[in-house]
Amino acid sequence: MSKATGFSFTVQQADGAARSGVFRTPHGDVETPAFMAVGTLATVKSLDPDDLVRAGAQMILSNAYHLHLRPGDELVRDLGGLHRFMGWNGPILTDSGGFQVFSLATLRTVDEDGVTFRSHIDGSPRRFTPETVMQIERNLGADVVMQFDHVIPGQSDAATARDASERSVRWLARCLAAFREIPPPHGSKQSLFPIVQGGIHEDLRREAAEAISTLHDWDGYAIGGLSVGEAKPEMYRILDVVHEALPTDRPRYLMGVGFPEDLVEGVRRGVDLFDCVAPTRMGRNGAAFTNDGRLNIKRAEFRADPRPLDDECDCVACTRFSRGYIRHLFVSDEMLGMRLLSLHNVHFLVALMRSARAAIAQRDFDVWSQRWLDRYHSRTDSLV
RNA sequence: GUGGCUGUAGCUCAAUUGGUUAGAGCACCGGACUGUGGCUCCGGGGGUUGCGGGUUCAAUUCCCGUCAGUCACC
Repeated sequence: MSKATGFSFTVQQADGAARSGVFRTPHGDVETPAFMAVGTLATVKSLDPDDLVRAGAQMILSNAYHLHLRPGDELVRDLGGLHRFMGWNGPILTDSGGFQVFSLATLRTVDEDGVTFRSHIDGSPRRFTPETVMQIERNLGADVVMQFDHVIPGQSDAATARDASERSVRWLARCLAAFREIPPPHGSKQSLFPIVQGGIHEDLRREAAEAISTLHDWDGYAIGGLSVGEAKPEMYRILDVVHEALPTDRPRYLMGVGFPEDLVEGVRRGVDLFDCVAPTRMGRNGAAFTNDGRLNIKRAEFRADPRPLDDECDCVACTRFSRGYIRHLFVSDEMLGMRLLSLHNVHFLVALMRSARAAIAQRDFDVWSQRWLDRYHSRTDSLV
């Protein structure tokens, strides 16, 4: 990989399909596999940058669609770019708005040239094309910028999936051209990542991976269109296929995933990077990840529980507060409750990936992951 | 003390001229949430209709008594 780009990836150890490595970016290195916390609106909800550092977060995510609508990508550019704007000096990745094509499906129309959204804030029409999205992401100034893609529901049939996947490849070519044409602000270096689509259809996934790989020698490859309604076995099956179809010497980023068990299953299938709103959204809604499964802190059984959320966790929430106290915060609708669970959950997923790296380094990933999954699921099963 | 009004789920209130198994919101108890709306959604437990009589095929509804709350006037 050319040093001039500012990006590189080195596989340090492989254990089956799982591997550990280092993803280098202009704003620092990321030890992989890694979990990236999501800060859609230039903030990982309820957490400040120091919290993220303490949680061990290496890289975070933000969103072009949302920041374009508010406060506006040009404002972010004028205030020094996303890193300075939100006070995070580590690596940042921006999603393109492609996911909003799926999540805000009732507010948009898709055509070959692009997508017209009705702003979820004020209803005004907002036009997104590969070219406008590249301009937005240049203005935001993240290290990694995602292509504009067409995301569809996970259970879509082959014809629908092919249509969206092939359009995403055409949009990728336009993104690449526009990305090359638009100079980055502040002399920063950015890398454009492509996204493999194709739904749950193996042939479409292979075709997409092939088309993308021949278009350019990318610094990394994203896998999109998963965890959007399809069953978990379908997602794992597609990961196996995509794993075979992508270059092994570049980071693979599984978008929007996920829950702890999905991270472990993903690493097993060669994924290096993950992102998900789960730790913070679950945290705001009262759920905590633990090594013994998910725990809903609002449950009455925790009312007088003096134990930490997870007695093996060394985050602030676990070293300092009881389940009973955190439950009280939730029942009383106190914001500290959401903050503590968000803190814990991000810490938990980051630590989980650290454990995975260690297991891979020991070439013990298979045993480690199976044992971890068994324990994680045992409590959940016993509750049913 | 006299007169009026009101007593229905933990709370605030519904329930056609007396008519199936007395409902809703909130609260409470569970669950869901995967490239973010803190939102939202889905289930569940809850009632001797203040109490005691009476009329009626049938009473939350009508009658009598009683208790409690509330307002007005002595």
